[in-house]
Amino acid sequence: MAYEKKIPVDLDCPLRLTMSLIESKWKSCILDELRSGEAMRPSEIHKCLPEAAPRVLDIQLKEMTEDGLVSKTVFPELPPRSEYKITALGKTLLPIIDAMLAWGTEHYDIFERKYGKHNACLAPALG
Amino acid sequence: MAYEKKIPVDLDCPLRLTMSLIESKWKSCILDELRSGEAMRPSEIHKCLPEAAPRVLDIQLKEMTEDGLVSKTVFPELPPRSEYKITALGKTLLPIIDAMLAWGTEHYDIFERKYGKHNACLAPALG
DNA sequence: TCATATACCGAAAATTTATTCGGTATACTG
DNA sequence: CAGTATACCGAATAAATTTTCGGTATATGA
Repeated sequence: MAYEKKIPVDLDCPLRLTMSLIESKWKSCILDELRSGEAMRPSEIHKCLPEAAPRVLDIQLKEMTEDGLVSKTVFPELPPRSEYKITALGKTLLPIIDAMLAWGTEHYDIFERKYGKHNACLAPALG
Repeated sequence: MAYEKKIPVDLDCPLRLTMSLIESKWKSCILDELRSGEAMRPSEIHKCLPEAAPRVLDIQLKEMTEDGLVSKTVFPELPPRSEYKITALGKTLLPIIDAMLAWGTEHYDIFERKYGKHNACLAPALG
């Protein structure tokens, strides 16, 4: 199956549950984009995350809708229009997203130095 | 390559950076196991996470060591002995692990009801 | 001697996830 | 009429991750 997970979320333990809801490549970024509570159309989200293939956003938005993290409104118009909004449940994840964003910002340079492109040839030599 | 990532971490944005350090299936659990600061041997870690294949723990501990989240001590003994400890850097991730653990605990029943095995046949019918 | 335990590694298989491509439908514009 | 834009879907491919299996080496104990 290319468009649907076999096991929706991981119920093995609470930590894995939370991780499984947001660990797919773009889900945390989508939550970050929707954080204000404003509704966004798929094409808008894609403009904010241009590196993500539209199909992936489709799939991940669908999963997040099923998981209750975002809500979807489809307008019966043509050409089609739909909107996604973060839900109350989704908002409860924002402190975690915030913490990860802050952590990444604070420690970015460590990893940039270690793995960044312009240091790629030096890193192994320097250990 | 079955034992090494092509791109060690994701430097696209701080949020993705943090996620990429912990999103592999068992990394967050490993950090949780090592949280006390006590050193643990690989076999001990495996006993605490029996569902993880030892080979995966190998690989993920190696990556986490390279990323600086844990440190490794190898004792020149036979049979071989080694120990892993969470580093100062790794400890700075614990508030995030804590938050995810707390979130998962708080919202576990929602997802258990929605996706849990004993409800698997009811879920689709009830929408 | 033979099985056990330890930590680790390589290769292959299985699984999951991401990406690309082509197609649906329809209103609007030139 | 032809082209554009919208949202979405299915299928095929690519890529990444996880799992399984077998092997290294050596001390210990039966």
